[in-house]
Amino acid sequence: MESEIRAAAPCRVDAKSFAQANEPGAHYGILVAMDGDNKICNNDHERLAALLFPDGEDGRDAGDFEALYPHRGLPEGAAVTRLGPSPTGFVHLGNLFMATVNTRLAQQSGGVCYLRVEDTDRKREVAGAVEMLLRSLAYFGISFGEGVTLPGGGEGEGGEAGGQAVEKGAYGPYYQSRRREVYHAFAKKLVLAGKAYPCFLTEAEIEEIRAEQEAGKELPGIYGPYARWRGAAYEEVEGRIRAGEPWVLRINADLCETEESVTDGIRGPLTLPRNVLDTVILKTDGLPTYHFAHVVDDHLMRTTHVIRGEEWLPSLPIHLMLTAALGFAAPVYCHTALLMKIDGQTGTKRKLSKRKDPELALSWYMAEGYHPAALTEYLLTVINSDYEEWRLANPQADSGQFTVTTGKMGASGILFDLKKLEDVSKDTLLRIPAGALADFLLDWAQRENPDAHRVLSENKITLVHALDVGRTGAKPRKDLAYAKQIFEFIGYFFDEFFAITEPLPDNVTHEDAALIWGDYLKSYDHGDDRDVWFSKIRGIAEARGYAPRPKDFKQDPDAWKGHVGDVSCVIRLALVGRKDSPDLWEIQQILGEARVRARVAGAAGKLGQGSR
RNA sequence: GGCCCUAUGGUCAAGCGGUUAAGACACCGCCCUUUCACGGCGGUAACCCGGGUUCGAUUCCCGGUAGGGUCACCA
Repeated sequence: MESEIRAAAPCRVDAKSFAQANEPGAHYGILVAMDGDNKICNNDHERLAALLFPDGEDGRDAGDFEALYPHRGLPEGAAVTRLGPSPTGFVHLGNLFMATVNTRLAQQSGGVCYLRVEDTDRKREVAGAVEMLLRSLAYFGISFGEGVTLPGGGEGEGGEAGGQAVEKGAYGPYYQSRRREVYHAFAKKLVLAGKAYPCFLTEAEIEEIRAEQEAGKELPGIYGPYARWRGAAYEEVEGRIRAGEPWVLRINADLCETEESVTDGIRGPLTLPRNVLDTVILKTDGLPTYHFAHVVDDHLMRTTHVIRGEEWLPSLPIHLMLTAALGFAAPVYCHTALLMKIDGQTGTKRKLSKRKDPELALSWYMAEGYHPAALTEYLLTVINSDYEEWRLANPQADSGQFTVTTGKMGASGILFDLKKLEDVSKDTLLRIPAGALADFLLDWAQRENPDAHRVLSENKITLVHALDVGRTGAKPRKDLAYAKQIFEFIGYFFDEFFAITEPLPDNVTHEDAALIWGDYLKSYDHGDDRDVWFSKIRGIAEARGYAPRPKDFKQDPDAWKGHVGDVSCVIRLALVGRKDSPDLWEIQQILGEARVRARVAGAAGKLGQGSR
């Protein structure tokens, strides 16, 4: 596929259109607009531009900024991507998904992925949100070589606890709120070209227009006849501005060209509807809307691939229109499928994506204690359809060695599957040595469960052994999925968390249980190997009327009270407090002789204590 | 409602004009087995509908339907 990222050519400004657009005299003597009776010559455009954007201290224009941000000297095929979060404080799976795709594609191709904070909406801004996002992503091993980053390079996991984000790179500022004059320079260019105009429509007026349109079943919005400030007389505009009236800058859609089709890096050829709306590009506060900021920034920061969610598809025509109006070459657009979930309360069983679904928040996974590598692993399986195949062929490889491609990305919505995540997680944790897993668990406990952290850190050796029970060998157990679950799973290794929570088997009386524990204590030798140890249990079973082998019991059920499994169960209950557990012998070796004896001796007293 | 995107088992998905329509997760059996896991074997389950094009459509085209997205001075 030609739009495949690895083969794509780097972003380049079309030299000809750039030169034309920047030629000072280019617009002289041309009749630019012919909107009904309004005929405005470019002399008015210049007066208007000067009125709207009086030169600031340095008076830099679009050409100056083009020169300020030179083309990156990257090799052919290197992708420049970016993540453009708005700092609203909620970090979700979708952010991780986007960050993973963007950083992978850049790194693999020898390019760069930078982080640009899209904070043009002052109302929604949340203090500390940028740092929170950066720290969350860092937790999952994602950092940015350029843009807004955590101090200290951002590479190391965890990151500095309270460090304020800093900017790094030659294409800044990387906060859109600090790029006001950049946007104004390019907005001015559009005004000079007669393609953008100030609009004084009030909220009430717009509402009125909308009502009228709805009544007439017309397309809502500011366009054509409803765009009342298109081509307004200069004097009228000047008067309003001198009077301090608020205004926004709109693109004049009727005077702009746009593409009818485009090739998406993921979806292939797309047919585009023509944009007819005079979309706002500068708000009353002088800051740009997303549409304008995106087009200007991704051009100036020399972005080659704009990878974003499918929700942006409807605004692509506007972006392409602005791109063409500014004389830029468009980057390759890649619109990914959206992550979805099944809505619990309302429309059950239907897909939908939400911003506030708790299990979509990254913090939820951190609290549950999913290992970063597990989440990455899962994400990769949904990002690229050939990932699982690769994993099968490379069971031990680091997921970082896999090459992400846009061609293998799906175009339809992805329903998040927690079960699948757990399965993937179990396999992923198998690749992590017990020591490292113990450290991970300790980190988690420190954040989420102080009691557990105290006990675990005091018994770290036991912890490491506990995590490794049955994990070695050809057919390792896959019990461990996430920290919260792991802690519950191995809690019995620690006296503080040990309790007998299940009852005796139905066919074993309390008297028999006491006898079995007594026998066990008498015969127990901590030095016995597994076979000797178990043959002793068979002996106890037989002596107390339980078949030493299950098949003996099956052959003649009436001759026995039960079989050796029941006896094991009674012993297991004493040692781990429940009927199910990994290999008891191994557990005993970790517990140590003293603890084994103590638990068996105290079992009778604890029985039923923790049960329902 | 307009516009756009999407459409293979419950979920993620291979497939790219001719296949007994892969695989993974989940689910159900059986085997292994002192329990639970692991592992092995087997099973249930899918091409949204209708027209075309073609010798032949899951695959290409058109229409419908369904789901999703989007219609702001939010991104």
